[in-house]
Amino acid sequence: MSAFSTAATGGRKKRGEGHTRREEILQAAKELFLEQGYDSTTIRKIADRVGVSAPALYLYFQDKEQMMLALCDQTFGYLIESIGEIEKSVSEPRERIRQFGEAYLRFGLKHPDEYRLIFLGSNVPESMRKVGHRMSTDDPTRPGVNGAIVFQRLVTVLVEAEAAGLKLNYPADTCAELCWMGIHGLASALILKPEFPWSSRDLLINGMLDMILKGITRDA
Amino acid sequence: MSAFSTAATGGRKKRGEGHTRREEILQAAKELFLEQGYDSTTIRKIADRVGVSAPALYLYFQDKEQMMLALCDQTFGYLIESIGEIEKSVSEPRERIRQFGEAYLRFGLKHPDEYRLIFLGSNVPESMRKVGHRMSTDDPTRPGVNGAIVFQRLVTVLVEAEAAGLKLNYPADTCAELCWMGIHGLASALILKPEFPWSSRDLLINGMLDMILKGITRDA
DNA sequence: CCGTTAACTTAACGTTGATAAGTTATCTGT
DNA sequence: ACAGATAACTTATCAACGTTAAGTTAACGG
Repeated sequence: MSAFSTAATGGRKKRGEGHTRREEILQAAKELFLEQGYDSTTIRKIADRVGVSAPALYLYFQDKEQMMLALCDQTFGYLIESIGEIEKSVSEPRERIRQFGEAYLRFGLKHPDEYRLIFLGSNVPESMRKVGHRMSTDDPTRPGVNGAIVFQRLVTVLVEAEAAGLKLNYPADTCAELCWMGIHGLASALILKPEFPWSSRDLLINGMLDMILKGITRDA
Repeated sequence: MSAFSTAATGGRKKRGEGHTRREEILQAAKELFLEQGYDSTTIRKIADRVGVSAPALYLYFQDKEQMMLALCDQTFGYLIESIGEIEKSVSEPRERIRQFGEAYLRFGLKHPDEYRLIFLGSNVPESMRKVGHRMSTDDPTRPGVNGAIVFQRLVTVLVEAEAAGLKLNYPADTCAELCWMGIHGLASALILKPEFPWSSRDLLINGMLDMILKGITRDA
């Protein structure tokens, strides 16, 4: 038997240690999703890498989608973190908007699979389509909400920017929508069509952020 | 036998009439893709609706993906038509860009299911993401090129605008990319999350087009 | 040391996209 | 008119997929 799985951890878990297996599954799933994408990552491949049988995964996750959702929440948690830092360290309104957008973009481009699943209606027929809506009414512990929180933060940033004296060309809500749409359009284009000979990423990112700031703000 | 398929056309085709069966398959596939999405539309469902066996589809298409690609070309064709009219009737550079964008947006919002199906390649396999690339080197009759043509037209509009004296902030290619990304971001947001309480469509459309024009052009 | 049960496994189901191999019907050449 | 040739199509089948059912093993509490 020379076939060792990358993350195989040996034998059966002891009685209270099921949660460590759950994390091993998440880790293997994350690696495979990033290596091969969602569709090509099969339950059996994940199970092989962990070193268990395929049905064992269903002891810890309802289905394949829940594994991806758990990973998304985990990953988007990092985005929320880094956005939080910007909100604390950058006070100038325009710079805050710009850095918010840049953080969002760099993040989305760094985690294309998670981005696709949360913000594009990717593989999940029904449940993910609602992410981004019903933010206040839904169970906040439910997997998937971290994606929605990000948009809410953008609205907050713009409302605060306006309160700090920045002149917006439209209501803050509308500006947030336009801002998000521009950023999201850039992210989704690069993610959905990675082989297209796009201009340099930095040029596009800076261009888009300039465009957005010129579009939604005006001089005092 | 009371089970009639919607588009079943009776018996076997005569000798030279294979292409009509091909079009029946495309029609059925389009209906099903729009009704149920790409993944839920199985080869067997398409075959049932046409009234043939599943393997018969492989006489006319290499695989499921090629059916999708053929439909993409068909729909892109309608967009290209309406864009062509603008290029002939509007000469002022800024107005041409604006109307191009508006035509693209109105088209997308008027055919949301098709737009989702075609432009948000999310439920479409990996090779769909190559649509629009290798434009000059590949066989122009190959399915998928119509997608490239739409974008190419935008580049042309911008190149001509620049030649007509309009000052661009970036190379025409880059401007076209930024322009398309903003427009596509708006379209995909409204289509993908229709329940979200977006600002009014006209406000967003005008706001986005203003944003784009401010972003990629400057005064002479 | 025994029973409960967490942590697994093996076997299998129903579907999927796709292929191989055979069949039927239409056209062509003589 | 009839004998290939072959376009058009079918039946049978494949391997892979997500998922479930049912059985097995091992660790802990009493």
